[in-house]
Amino acid sequence: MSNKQSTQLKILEAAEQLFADTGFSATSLRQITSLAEVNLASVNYHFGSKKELIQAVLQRYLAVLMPRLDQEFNRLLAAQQPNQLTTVLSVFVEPLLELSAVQPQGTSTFLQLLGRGYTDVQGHLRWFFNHHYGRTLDKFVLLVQQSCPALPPSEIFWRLHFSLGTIVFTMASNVALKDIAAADFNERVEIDGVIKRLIPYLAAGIAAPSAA
Amino acid sequence: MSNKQSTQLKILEAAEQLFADTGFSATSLRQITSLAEVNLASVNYHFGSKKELIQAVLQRYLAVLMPRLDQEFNRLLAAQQPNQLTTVLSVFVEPLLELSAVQPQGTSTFLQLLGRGYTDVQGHLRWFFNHHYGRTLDKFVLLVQQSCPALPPSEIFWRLHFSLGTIVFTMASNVALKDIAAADFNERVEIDGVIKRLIPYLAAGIAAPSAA
DNA sequence: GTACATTTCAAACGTATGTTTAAATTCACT
DNA sequence: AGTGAATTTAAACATACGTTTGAAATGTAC
Repeated sequence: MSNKQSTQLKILEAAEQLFADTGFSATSLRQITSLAEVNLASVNYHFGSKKELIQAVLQRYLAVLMPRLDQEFNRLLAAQQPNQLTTVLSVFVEPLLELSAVQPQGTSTFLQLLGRGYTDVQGHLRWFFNHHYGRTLDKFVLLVQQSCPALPPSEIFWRLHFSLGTIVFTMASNVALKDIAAADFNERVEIDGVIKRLIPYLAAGIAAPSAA
Repeated sequence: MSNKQSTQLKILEAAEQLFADTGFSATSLRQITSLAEVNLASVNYHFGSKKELIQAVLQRYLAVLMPRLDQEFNRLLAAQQPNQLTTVLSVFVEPLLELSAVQPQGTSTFLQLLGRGYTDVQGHLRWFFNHHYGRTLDKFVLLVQQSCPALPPSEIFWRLHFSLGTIVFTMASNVALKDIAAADFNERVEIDGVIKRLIPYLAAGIAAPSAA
C-alpha cells in the first residue's frame, strides 16, 4: 500500500478540522502536520504551498456539492412557472446534507469552511469560487429573480448578500451558537436543524416588500 | 504644545483605518506606525500592547454609541404597548449615523470594525463587549421579544444571531459590496443607504412565521 | 538655565511563520 | 535482489511579527 494517499489524506483531514475551528490564517502548518502526525515539509511536498492546501481542502467539498446544485438548479429552471422562493432555497438542503459522504460531519465542516473563506482570506478565495462556479451561481440568482418578480435586480443583489452574510456568519460560529442554545434553552440543535431554521428566515427577508 | 495627544490620535486613526480595511490580526504594528508616521515603539508606549490598542480603537466609538442606544431602548421600553419591530430596529439608525461626529466616515468605519471584531479575533472581544454593554443588549432583546410575542425565545435567539451575521458580514465587506453595486447597477450607495436597506430585510426575517 | 519627567527613537530580542534543502528512507518494478 | 523514482525526514533559511531596551530628544517647572 502506498503511503502517498495516506499522507495526503491525513493532511487534508487535519487541515480542514483546524481551518474550520480557528480559520485559515490562524492555523499554522505546524499545527496541521502535528495533528496529522506527518512531517512539516510534506505539506509543501504534496500541495506546494499553504494557499494551495486551502484550495484543495475546499475543492474536496465543492467538487461534490456544486455539480449537484447545478443539476437541481437546471431542474427548477425547466419548470413552466416561477418556483416558490422557499422551494428555491430548500434546494440547498439535500446536497449539503449529502456532504457527509465526503466525511462524517462533512456538512458542518464545509459550511464552517465556507464561512471562514469569506471572512478570513481577502480576495483570492472569492475569485477562485467565482471563476470555477460562477455559471452555477448565476442560475441560482436567476431562479430567485423569477420567484420575486416584484423586486428590482439591485434589491435582490443586496438581499442575497445579506443572506450570504447570515449563512456564513452562522456557520463560522456554528459550534459556539449550538453551545449557547444548549445552555440557555436546553436545546440540542444539529446542523440540519440550523439549516431548516434558516430557510424561513431567509425566505422572508429576501421576499420582504421594498422600503418606502 | 504636547505631542502626546497628537501621537496617540495619529495612531488611533491609522489603526482604525487599517483594522477596518484588512482586519485586526492581518494588520501589523509596523503598518500602523508607518501610516501614522510615528515610531514603532510608540504603540506599546501609549497603549501597552496591540490587544489594548484594538480595544481603544473600538472603545472610542462604543463609548459614544452605547449610552445613546441605551437611552433609546429605555424610551421604547417605557411605551404602554409593544413597539413595532421596525421601530425597534430603526432605533439604531440615528445613533449610528451620529458616529460621524467621532470622525468623518465614522459610521462606516465603526461598522466595519464591528464586523472584523466578530469574525477576526476569537473570544476576547466578544467577552469585552458583553462585559461592558451586556445590560444594554438585554434591553434590546427584550424589546424584540415584546414586539414578536408569537415567537418562542429560542427562535428569537437564533434569528437575532442570523441578523447579527447579516450586519457583521455586510459591514465587513461594505467597501467591496458598494463597488460591485456601483459597477453592476450604476448605483451610488452610501452607508445610510445600506442601513436603510437592511431594516426591512431584517424585520421580515425576524418576524417570519416559525417553520412547520 | 538647571533639574526632572515625558516622549521619541534606532536597534535589538525572542518567537513564530511558510518554505527550502539535501540526505535518508521507502516504494515500485524488473 | 537491485535500481531508480517517490517520499519522508531533520535541519536550516529567510522573513515577519509584537515587544523591550537604553540612550537621545523634547517638554515642563522652578
